[in-house]
Amino acid sequence: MTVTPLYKVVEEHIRQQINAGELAAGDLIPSEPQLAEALNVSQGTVKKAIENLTRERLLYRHQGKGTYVSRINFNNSLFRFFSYGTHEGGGVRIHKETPVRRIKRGPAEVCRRLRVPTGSELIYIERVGYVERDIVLIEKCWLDAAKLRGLENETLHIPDLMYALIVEKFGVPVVRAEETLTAEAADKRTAKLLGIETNDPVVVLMRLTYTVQEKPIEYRITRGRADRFSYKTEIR
Amino acid sequence: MTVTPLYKVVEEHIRQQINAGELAAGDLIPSEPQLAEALNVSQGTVKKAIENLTRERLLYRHQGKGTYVSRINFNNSLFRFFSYGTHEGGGVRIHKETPVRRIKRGPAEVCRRLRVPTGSELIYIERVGYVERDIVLIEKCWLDAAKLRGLENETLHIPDLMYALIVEKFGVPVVRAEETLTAEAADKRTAKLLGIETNDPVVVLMRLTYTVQEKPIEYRITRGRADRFSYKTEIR
DNA sequence: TAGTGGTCTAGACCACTCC
DNA sequence: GAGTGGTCTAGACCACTAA
Repeated sequence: MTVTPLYKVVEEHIRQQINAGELAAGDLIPSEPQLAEALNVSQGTVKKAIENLTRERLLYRHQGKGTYVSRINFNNSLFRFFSYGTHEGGGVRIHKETPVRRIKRGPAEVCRRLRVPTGSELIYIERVGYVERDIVLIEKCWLDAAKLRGLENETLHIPDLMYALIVEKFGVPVVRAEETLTAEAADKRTAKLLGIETNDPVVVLMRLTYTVQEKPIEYRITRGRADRFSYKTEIR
Repeated sequence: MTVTPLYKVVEEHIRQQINAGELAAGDLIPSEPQLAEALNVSQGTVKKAIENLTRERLLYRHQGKGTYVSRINFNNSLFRFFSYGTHEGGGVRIHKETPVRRIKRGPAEVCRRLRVPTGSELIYIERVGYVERDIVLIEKCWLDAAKLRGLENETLHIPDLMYALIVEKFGVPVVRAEETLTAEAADKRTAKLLGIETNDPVVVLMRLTYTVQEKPIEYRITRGRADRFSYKTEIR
């Protein structure tokens, strides 16, 4: 491919505006004719670019209204697959509480992942997740204190979906996240919290959350009862 | 949506030809102009339909050659994420051996999943997966004996990717598969085979493989060492 | 009613493959 | 050179939304 197709140029244009923060989640982007004129391409080319970004779920469209920048959708989290009893894959609401919250120096590994200097002070939060009355998961979150100063404050209520708070209260856009799933044997403390035996299997979910310009703002490790987890996919 | 868009009609047309077996994996489908004329729509509409199916990976295209029906791609299996040491997510070749192979009545649960009468005779296979010299997983496969009679024969070599054999030797097209991932504690026998301790965590992968017309042909349970497994995704 | 996206068409030109 | 898919354009008509 010696020459870049025009629709990719248009895609990049939109992508960069989002990544730079000029277009934020929920914003209305210019209409097809406007973009076509601004970038000096035909409307069909703009349509194709937007269609591609829509399939990537970076944008979404409403006929008669316009095209908007997507809010990140944590429904796609592997998280969702902590389910209850016989349910297969998600749909169950997990209620969360936040018993631990403080400023703490991050371990080297965490600082590295968050791309802050080793030994930096971070916000450390522990949360517990319930399905009805049962504890099904516990999570340890490390957050960039430079961007989220104040989140450590005990009087600030953290909703089940912490990202709502990060976006609305702190004005830090949450753009994407990476998740890695593994399993391990529960250590003593984890087992006790989850109400299982030491060495019973737990599912471990590591998440790195990014704001604009590829800056990580949160590193989180969730451990959940393996017997409450199942993840389903299709292969084609 | 009171009326179905034409491109969806075209999609359905192609989809049905594949599902009915008239178009098989690897086949060249008619060209855009041919389909356009046959279905009495414009070439652009055919293009859009094929583009959609291509994104679903049901078809793939080669400029200058044509459009082909995809072969199922087990590279998308969660399987791939049994990795070795520090590697993150796949790329490692797993070599398999087949120590157990016989005809056996299926348990009720298995027969139900394969949609055959309870107590039917099935082909039962046990396989062991190695990365280099280490055993990382073991799997139990139940196959529909009506379609795959002969696979139980000890003299027939089963390659690492069993589906190649099923398609080429038995002429049974493999269309898609569903996988469900969980974790559990290893029982005594599993632990011994995997070289871990009893109750160490294992990752469990259940797979249901389908041929044409939504007929399941294989039910498989793979158990692997949890410390050799990690699965990564992105959320947007 | 004006503006938006959704569908559909027709046709031009290009790049790749095969003979 | 003939046939394939890939890109790009221009324009028609429709359905939905908001004022």
